[in-house]
Amino acid sequence: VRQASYVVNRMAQGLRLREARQVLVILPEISNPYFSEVLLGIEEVAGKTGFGVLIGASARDPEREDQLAQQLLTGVVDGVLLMNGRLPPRLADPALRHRLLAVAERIPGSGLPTVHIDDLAAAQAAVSHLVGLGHRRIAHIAGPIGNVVTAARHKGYVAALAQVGMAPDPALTRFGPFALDSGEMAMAALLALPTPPTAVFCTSDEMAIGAIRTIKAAGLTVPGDLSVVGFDDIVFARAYDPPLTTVRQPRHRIGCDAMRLLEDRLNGIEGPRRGLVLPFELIIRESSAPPKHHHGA
Amino acid sequence: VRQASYVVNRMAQGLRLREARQVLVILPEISNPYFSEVLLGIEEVAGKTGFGVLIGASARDPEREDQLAQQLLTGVVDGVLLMNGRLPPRLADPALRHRLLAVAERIPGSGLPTVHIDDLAAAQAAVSHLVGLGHRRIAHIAGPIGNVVTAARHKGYVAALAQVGMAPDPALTRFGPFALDSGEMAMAALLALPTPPTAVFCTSDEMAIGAIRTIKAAGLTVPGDLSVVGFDDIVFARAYDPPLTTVRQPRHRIGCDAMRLLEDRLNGIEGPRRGLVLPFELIIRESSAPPKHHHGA
DNA sequence: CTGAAAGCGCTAACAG
DNA sequence: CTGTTAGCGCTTTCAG
Repeated sequence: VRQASYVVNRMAQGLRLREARQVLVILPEISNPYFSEVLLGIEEVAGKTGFGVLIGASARDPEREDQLAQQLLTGVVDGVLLMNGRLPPRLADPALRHRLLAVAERIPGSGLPTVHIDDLAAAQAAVSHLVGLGHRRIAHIAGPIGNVVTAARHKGYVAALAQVGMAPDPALTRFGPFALDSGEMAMAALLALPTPPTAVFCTSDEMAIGAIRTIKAAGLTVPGDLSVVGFDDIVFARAYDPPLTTVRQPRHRIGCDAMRLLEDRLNGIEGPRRGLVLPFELIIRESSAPPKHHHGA
Repeated sequence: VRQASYVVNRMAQGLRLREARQVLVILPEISNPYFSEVLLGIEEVAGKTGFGVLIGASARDPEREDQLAQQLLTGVVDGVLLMNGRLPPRLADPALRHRLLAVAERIPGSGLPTVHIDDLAAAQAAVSHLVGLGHRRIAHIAGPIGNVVTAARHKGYVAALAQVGMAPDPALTRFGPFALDSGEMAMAALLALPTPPTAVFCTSDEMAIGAIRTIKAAGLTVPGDLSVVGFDDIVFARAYDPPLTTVRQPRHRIGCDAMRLLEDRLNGIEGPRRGLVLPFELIIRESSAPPKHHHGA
């Protein structure tokens, strides 16, 4: 009977089976290459198990976020991957817990498992690299205040300084959005300081590129006058001039593992309570070098 | 009766209404900032009218592509936005025509309306800019052979040369994928020529950045020794060293208009038969300048 | 204008 | 082991 070109109606199937075989990914900004590569990993494993991936981009706006969250309640999606660091209020119901997973950014107070790297350790490794090179006046171009990732990386920055008995100078940390212009502006402020830093640790490659731009515009060189370290290892990091020393995140794997974990949870498999911590990697390129007037390590 | 926290079950609603209020976007690669920004526009408009956006990334692979196309047949999505330049065989049915729209890349032979820029004119404008600067030996780092966009931009390149009575030298056009390394390799080959070009028109900013990298690695400067022009105006174009002269595509608007047009089609409104041609803009920055030994314009 | 009922296409349970 | 049937939650039609 069912030969020719029969295809099941997934709407009816979903109604009957009470599952949509779709997941929603809520992300703060898709134009950032970081997120899109995680998304690629998600999509890849989802495809293999017949899951569809819905995206909820433009989601810095809480109203839009709530509208997206609604999708889980209406049954169009079976689960939600949260990459925006916030748990929409209507998803707070404990009965929904097993349908949710935080990705890249932990959601404090939610108790949700998270797939991510150890941001503190990663930042500490990056700053220790600078310290090892002989730098002592190291600035930190940080993310937006209130953000969990920003906080973790800042702690790592402080920890690396503490390891050599230094206290952080508050004037050397600048908070702001994870964007290129934000890096440019922060660097300008740092350069205007009475005693500018000899090295800068930036919390994203985009910011690092912005910082380098400002440094070059001021007639200084990288790493000659200032060393710069980024974070993420986006495609353009190795292609920039100079190629960026940065922390590589296993973006693709974060996506794959997150989707796998969510599927498990949907199937009733609890999995690790706190989620997964994946390894990062410090990629040393040419934007970091010993300081100009190196008074010994 | 329906007070408290009642939410309609969209699965049942969809079954009854015979519509999913979801669209699928098939894209070749999401990590490319170009596509992600178009996607953002799509998502934005879709959100306003209550449509969900499913993504089909990893779709250079025809098998995966067909699997994705299946989604339309099974009724999970009402329409498909095709950004990969191909019409999956199972969607060739004329009855499905009004559920499809090509975006950015025309699909030859499909007769599908397309939302895009005039690639030929844009490439011609870019190359004419180089010609106007006094360049005569201009290379073209092109996209992959067989691609419609590649062909259109190549025609634009040829047309710009023809305007000053020049025939293109086949050795000066290098075809390859729209990627950074592809730009690097193509440039290396161009530099190895007996008479290297004095300017290069690249079919994407990523390729242009790759090309500049190779030029710098060879000890030459941009635009001192060679001028480079890109295409797309991604975020990093203005931040590169030197800032890239490039063709800006209205990516966000392409996404918005495409989604709007698709919704119209789903509602039975035919709309423009050939689709929409949106304006591009030549952004002149610092990677292009007159040739070193300028023997008059 | 309000209320009951049919049926969208499927799967799972049950009867033959 | 094959064939029939109930019902998933909604909307729409039709009767009251």
